[in-house]
Amino acid sequence: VKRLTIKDIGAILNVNPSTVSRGLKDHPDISIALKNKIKAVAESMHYVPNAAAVNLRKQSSKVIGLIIPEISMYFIPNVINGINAALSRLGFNLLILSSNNSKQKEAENIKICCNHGVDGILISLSQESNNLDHFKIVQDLDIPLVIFDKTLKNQNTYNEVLIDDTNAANTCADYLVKNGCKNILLLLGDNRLDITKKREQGFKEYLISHKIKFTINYATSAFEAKANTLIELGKNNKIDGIFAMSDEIMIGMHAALSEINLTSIKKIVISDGILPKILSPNFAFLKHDGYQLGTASADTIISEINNKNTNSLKTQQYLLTELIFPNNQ
Amino acid sequence: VKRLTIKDIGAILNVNPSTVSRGLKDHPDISIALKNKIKAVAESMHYVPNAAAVNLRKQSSKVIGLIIPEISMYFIPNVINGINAALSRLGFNLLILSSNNSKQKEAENIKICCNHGVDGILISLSQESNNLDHFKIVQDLDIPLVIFDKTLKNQNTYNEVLIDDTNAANTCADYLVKNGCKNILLLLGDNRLDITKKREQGFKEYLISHKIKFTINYATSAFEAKANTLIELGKNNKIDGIFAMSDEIMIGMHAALSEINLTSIKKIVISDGILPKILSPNFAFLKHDGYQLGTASADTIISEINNKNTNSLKTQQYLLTELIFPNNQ
DNA sequence: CTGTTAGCGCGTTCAC
DNA sequence: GTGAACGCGCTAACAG
Repeated sequence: VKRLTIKDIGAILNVNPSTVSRGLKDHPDISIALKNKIKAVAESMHYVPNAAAVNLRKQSSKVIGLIIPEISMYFIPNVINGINAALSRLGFNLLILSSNNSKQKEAENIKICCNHGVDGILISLSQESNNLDHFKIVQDLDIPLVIFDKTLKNQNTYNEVLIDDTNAANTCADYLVKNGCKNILLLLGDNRLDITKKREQGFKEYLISHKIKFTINYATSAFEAKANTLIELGKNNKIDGIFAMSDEIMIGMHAALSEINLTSIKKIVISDGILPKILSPNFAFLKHDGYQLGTASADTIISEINNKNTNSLKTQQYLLTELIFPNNQ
Repeated sequence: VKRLTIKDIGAILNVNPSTVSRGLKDHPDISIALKNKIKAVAESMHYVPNAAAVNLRKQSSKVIGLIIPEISMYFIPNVINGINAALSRLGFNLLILSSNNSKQKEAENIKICCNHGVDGILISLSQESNNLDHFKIVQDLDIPLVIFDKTLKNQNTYNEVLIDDTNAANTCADYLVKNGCKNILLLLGDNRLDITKKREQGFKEYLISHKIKFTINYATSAFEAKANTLIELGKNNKIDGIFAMSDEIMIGMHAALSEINLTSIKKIVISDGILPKILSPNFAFLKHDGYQLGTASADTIISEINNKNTNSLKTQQYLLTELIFPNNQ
């Protein structure tokens, strides 16, 4: 089975391949009659242009590489949906690669993107990526790249789309304290992650300046977060407020609280809100909208692609977050 | 900024482009000395082969199109991870497209895959896809295609990888009844979905033949499932067992039960097990392993790609499921 | 061991 | 209006 080419269509209609090409593209020079004939044949015989040939010619693949630390159920699906929504309108599609939080894999993924001739790269850094040395190839090839969500302090080589983690955590602390909490449990994620450090810092800053007692606990999975919550609550029965820094941590905390049937504690979580809304109407959350992060990141990479020549200044784009109060408040 | 080509490298070293090509590919004909020189230049100047040109030449893109009904947090991330694990070993990558459960979008996605010159397509059908008319182009172009998870009854044009939903639900019913349940609540998903019908049928079949009372309830979201659970339990306080057909439904049910602090009811859910294990150790679940579904589907498409000429018989591959008992049993 | 040539399928410039 | 020719970058067959 051989695929139909414009040459074949040309042979059928006794016209030159280039005429077929123009006919299919509605070139004004071609007569309407011939155009219709060409289109009819192409349609009926299921002609589909050879992507590789078109890309080669146009030097563009209409594909964006998306590199993420892991394909998890938390947050990522929303981000992808947001990216897709913004990109598909413009005819771009996604090559999705996971670095599994390995810097080496991330470097490989970057190479894969380059090899595939993507028009741009969207990347959220792996936890191991303490520098951007492995990005050099992207610069050499002059491929537009945007870092989103998980990034590196003080890099100014690439555009960024993110939330202000420190400030978000600060807001969460403010919420609990304003609601009378005097003894707060901080349930944080993997303490090697930059995002964990920032959220911890923002939260602690507020508590310290307001002289509020707190306990810090780290967990690397929902399962661990559940176990740790039970342990911490067992150790200290004065705890009256909990901060969960992510959906993953929150789901563990929720399981723990629901197991011991404890509802009196104030809770706040940084989340896109889907899980908190379902699991309990009593969660307050700081909405960190993955979908919006996706669309904003996509928009940024697109405008970079369109202004590839003009070497504009790189910027940090901080998304707004919003405090959502629980139903009972 | 122009990308380096083998022609450029050839010019630098005063050799023919084809020599460079062979040198980079470790062709035995090229002298080691020259090979090293070529590789050194390529490395130092960050040469990366033009994918479009290679694809055009080789008539292969090393890309698999993945079309799914929606990018949700349930199940899909595992499937993608499984597919990736199997594919990346072989140098294949994924173009991921969501049909948003629309048949028209699914048809568009199929076209996008064809346009991008994917080497194969993995697809889980949208709920609207009541026939496969829109797959015609795939056959015309002779692109390998495998349907996984969500499929159509009695199609035998494409290979399939799936679980036996009817039987899985049957096993769940057996579990609850053997554990003494006399009054069972079936929490099902969207009743327009084939998967819902099959699981309902399998479950009901068993209950009817064992003369057990039951109530059926449909929900199209976790949120709805939660509300409905509360309603059904309010209407009938004899309910002693609940079947949730998916993670999404289960999370709603769990929220409901935890809100009214009801732990006595037996529960079973069809799930990959991650959420049940976290949310409550008292869930039994029929393990439907997304990761395994992914690897099996990927393996199938790969072998189809490799045996493209031999028009082998199409098969249904049913994955094994496993009943996992709760901790307290 | 290395160079020459041709062609993958398409789009574009130039000619008629 | 349409055809002819060229080149995008790479590889494989054929020479030598």
